[in-house]
Amino acid sequence: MYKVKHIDLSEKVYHTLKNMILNGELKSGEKLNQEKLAKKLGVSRTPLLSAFSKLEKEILVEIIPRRGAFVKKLNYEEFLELYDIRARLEPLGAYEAAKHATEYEIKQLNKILDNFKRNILQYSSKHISKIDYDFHMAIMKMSNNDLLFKMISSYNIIILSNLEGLLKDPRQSLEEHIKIYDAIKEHNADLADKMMFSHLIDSKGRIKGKFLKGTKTRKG
Amino acid sequence: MYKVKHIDLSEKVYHTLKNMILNGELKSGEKLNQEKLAKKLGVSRTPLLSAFSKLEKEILVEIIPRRGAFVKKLNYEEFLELYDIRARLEPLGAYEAAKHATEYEIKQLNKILDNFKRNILQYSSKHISKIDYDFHMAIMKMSNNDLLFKMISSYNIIILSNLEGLLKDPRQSLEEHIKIYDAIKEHNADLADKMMFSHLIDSKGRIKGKFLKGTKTRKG
DNA sequence: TTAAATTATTTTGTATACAATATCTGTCTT
DNA sequence: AAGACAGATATTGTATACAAAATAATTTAA
Repeated sequence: MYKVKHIDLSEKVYHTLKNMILNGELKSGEKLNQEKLAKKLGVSRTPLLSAFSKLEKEILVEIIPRRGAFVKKLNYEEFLELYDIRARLEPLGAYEAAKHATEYEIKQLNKILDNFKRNILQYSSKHISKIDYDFHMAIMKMSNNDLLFKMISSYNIIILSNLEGLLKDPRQSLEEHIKIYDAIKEHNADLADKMMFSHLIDSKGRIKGKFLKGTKTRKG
Repeated sequence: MYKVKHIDLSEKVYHTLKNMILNGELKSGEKLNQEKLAKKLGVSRTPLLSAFSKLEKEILVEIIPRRGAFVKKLNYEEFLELYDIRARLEPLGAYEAAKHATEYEIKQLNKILDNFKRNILQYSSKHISKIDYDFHMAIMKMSNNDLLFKMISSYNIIILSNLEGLLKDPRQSLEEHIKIYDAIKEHNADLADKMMFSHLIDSKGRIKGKFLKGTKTRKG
């Protein structure tokens, strides 16, 4: 007899809402009416509140007291900020992964890479995005730094970075992934660190260009 | 007539609990009984739940469904993990601060530094800890990277790092702070980055030594 | 007709109620 | 006496109830 893992409603609601926000079902700025959402999800308002609190910490939701909860999406400045953070944290992950990776983990990472190679021809943006996510997350997991993994997961750093339209040319991406993989495979931590950094900083430049085409907003 | 800023109970409860955990009033591993805590704080269990959810995201509380919420404190491995993350994120902050700092901000930072100089004689660990916190947080604020600031605040990265007994010799700390300050003042971003990194990596080494004296636990 | 003021409606924040699960206590069995 | 079981108690998770505040609708005044 297996012990059923208890997942409470508030956790389920949290995941549901998170997905709805990330895939655009709930739109940026949209108000999250408690009554309506609760009815829609078939729960009471209580588990919703806990979910809101969690999502607020992830910067996916903004709560204004006595006004309500709203879907928050990153604007241009925040995107760049996110990329700067990403370009610091993921190289740490790659560095540690290169140090700690087991044979098995390297094999698994290679599988993801193969998957990328195979799917590059089809070029389904969603598919590529998912594989890219898997690759990066696998490395973060391999880093053995659980806090790092939690932080990157919790802030949806990779998903947000790869939102529709922000992916780089998959062929270039693949090339860079291979370099990162090789460095990890050879346990060359410094190189893995470097490769991951340039992989990400390059992306930041691309996004900067992309956004500047559409808007004139500028910060620093 | 000033408009009173509304802060809801759940937010207050969240802050109260956070403080109680960080200053040790609620001890590591301790169970957070909803009924008792609610009574103690003079609120119902409802706002408590939201607070728990927030604190769980900050890794200060661990929620086990149907079992309850428990105070979580970092163990040795997690401390090292935290330091590795810190040593990546804060240099980014220093880098950006050096780039963006206004005259006014630099003056403010200098005041904090002066405060440090004055208090170094008294050497009250709590006092020093607070000033160190102010210095680091001021720089993160100056970075203009709001996400970075939020992340570092939310994970209590600086507070946790400076827990009683983990502070380095204030004279050395001050020296390093001055170097960081100078780099920012001169808008030398790369130098600020570097100085912050060595300031923190050095701390990590110290902590490693400290912990290893007491325990044999080892990870990677 | 427009703007301010007033009333009504909705929505939020918090407390309470209740059912499901977990924990505790004591008894029974071996 | 140690472990297993049953019943009692406590605690959690969720739904609902209710008061306070915000929003919308309506009326009043200029």
